Amino acid sequence: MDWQLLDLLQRDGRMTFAELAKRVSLSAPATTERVRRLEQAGVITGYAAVVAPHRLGLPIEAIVRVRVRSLDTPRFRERVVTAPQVLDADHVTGDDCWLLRVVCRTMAGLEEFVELAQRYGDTTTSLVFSSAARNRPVTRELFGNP
Amino acid sequence: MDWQLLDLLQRDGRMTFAELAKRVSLSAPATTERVRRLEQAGVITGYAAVVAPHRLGLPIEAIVRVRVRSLDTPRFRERVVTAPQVLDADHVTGDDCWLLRVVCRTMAGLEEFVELAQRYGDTTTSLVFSSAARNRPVTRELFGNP
DNA sequence: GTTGAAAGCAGGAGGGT
DNA sequence: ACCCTCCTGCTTTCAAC
Repeated sequence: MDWQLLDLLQRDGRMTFAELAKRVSLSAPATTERVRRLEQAGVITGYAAVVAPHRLGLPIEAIVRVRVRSLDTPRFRERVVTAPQVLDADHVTGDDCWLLRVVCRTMAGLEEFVELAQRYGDTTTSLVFSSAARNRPVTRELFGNP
Repeated sequence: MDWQLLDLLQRDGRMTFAELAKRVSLSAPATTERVRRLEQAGVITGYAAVVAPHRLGLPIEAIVRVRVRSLDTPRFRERVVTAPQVLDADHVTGDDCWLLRVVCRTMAGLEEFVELAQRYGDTTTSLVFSSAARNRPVTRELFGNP
């Protein structure tokens, strides 16, 4: 039941509680209550409009892997991770300590960003051709397998 | 003005148009009209609830890079990219043709997934320690630099 | 772009299982 | 604990301007 709500809200975050209630065959107050519980439990952390950067004049998307020298990590977080180009920043295991997803208006802009990142470690940059999936909803199916 | 709306909606996708109107000092119908335009122009592609996988019993998040053999790409898209574990899938330039963000319930589950991906090419897997940024809003600031 | 009226929605109180 | 029905105040939407 909660999975159904999560699925609907991940696909359309602006669906009204009345509509949501219809879809799950519950009354509106009961539905509202369940969603509030999911929010307070930290399962739902927020709602967001999904934007297409390329429609906003940001045609370039890239993944920049950075092997940050550990002493430089605090400054890297301050000066690189917080740059507006950075949409996602993950600290990961392995040789490339950080993975950044960035968007840029021009190649020159990307170059400038990569040069900034280079100050804190070696980088490897991959341009994104296309995204076959983006922010796919988390579903109950994930519990079929181990 | 549209940037202001985009910013507000990316941070709180469920904000009412009435509230939105107050924030941008416009009437509600004018605000609704502007948002509809942004939607139809493809700038806003949807709205989504943001969910925390680790609160749903999916404590493991990983980035799997896959160097897919080109002849296997169609099958890779069908059988790997569409797996429910895959939240993001990007086709990129460089040696690692694909970057997948996956979530799993257990290490065994991740292992199983990586073995599936291995059938289509060599993989490199990084576990995510933490995410310093996730789906950060696209802002007007991006147009200060080139 | 604005206003104003009608329909629909959200959030609370109270009661039933 | 969970759900339902009613009621009041907002929100949305459509019209006219």
